[in-house]
Amino acid sequence: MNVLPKGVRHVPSCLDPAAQKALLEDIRAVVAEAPLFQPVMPRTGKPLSVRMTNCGSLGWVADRNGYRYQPTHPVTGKSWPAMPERLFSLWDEIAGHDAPPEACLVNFYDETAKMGMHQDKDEADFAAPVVSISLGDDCRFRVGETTRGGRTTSLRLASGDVVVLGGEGRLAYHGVDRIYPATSALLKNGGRLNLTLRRVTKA
DNA sequence: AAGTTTCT
DNA sequence: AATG
Repeated sequence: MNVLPKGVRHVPSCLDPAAQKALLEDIRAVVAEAPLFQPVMPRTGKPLSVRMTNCGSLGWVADRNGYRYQPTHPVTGKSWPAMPERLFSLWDEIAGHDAPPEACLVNFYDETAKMGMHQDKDEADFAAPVVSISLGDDCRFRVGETTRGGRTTSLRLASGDVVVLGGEGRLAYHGVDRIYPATSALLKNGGRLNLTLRRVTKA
């Protein structure tokens, strides 16, 4: 039996199709104002396979200088677009944490994109959970423990699913093994959007 | 290694 | 190092 690590919660079909469409429209507006950019690995400059943008007061970026949160888009230099109201609402319903999210990282996966196993640890406070929302094509999501090399389990995530990494699961290693092309009609040109809500600073 | 490749 |  593949049981999820402690503190890792999968909420299948958390968003119904209407809610997914509404959220997608919000994200389209975000991307129109803050275009997807190509993150690269620190030091090596090797590009990640996902493209990304953010909304909220802070956004996560990756460039030759490292990983960090910053208030502006790395290409346009403008402030990130405001966090859509429905993301604050979703956080209130699901996170079990008083302070509101400060960052929403928007990752776009085309059919070839993957994400290696990693921890979300660039935040100053791990008390708040990480809330992850899937839109579009299915993916295989892998979750491990707080240390590399521990046991991992995988689950298939579909559009509208939400995953929460909180408590003991807050620093669980996780990644995306693969995208299952053409498994959702939500995104007309295919692919998968993942929205990650995080608190960055100490509340 | 938030990568890429490889194989018990 | 996992073994997706």
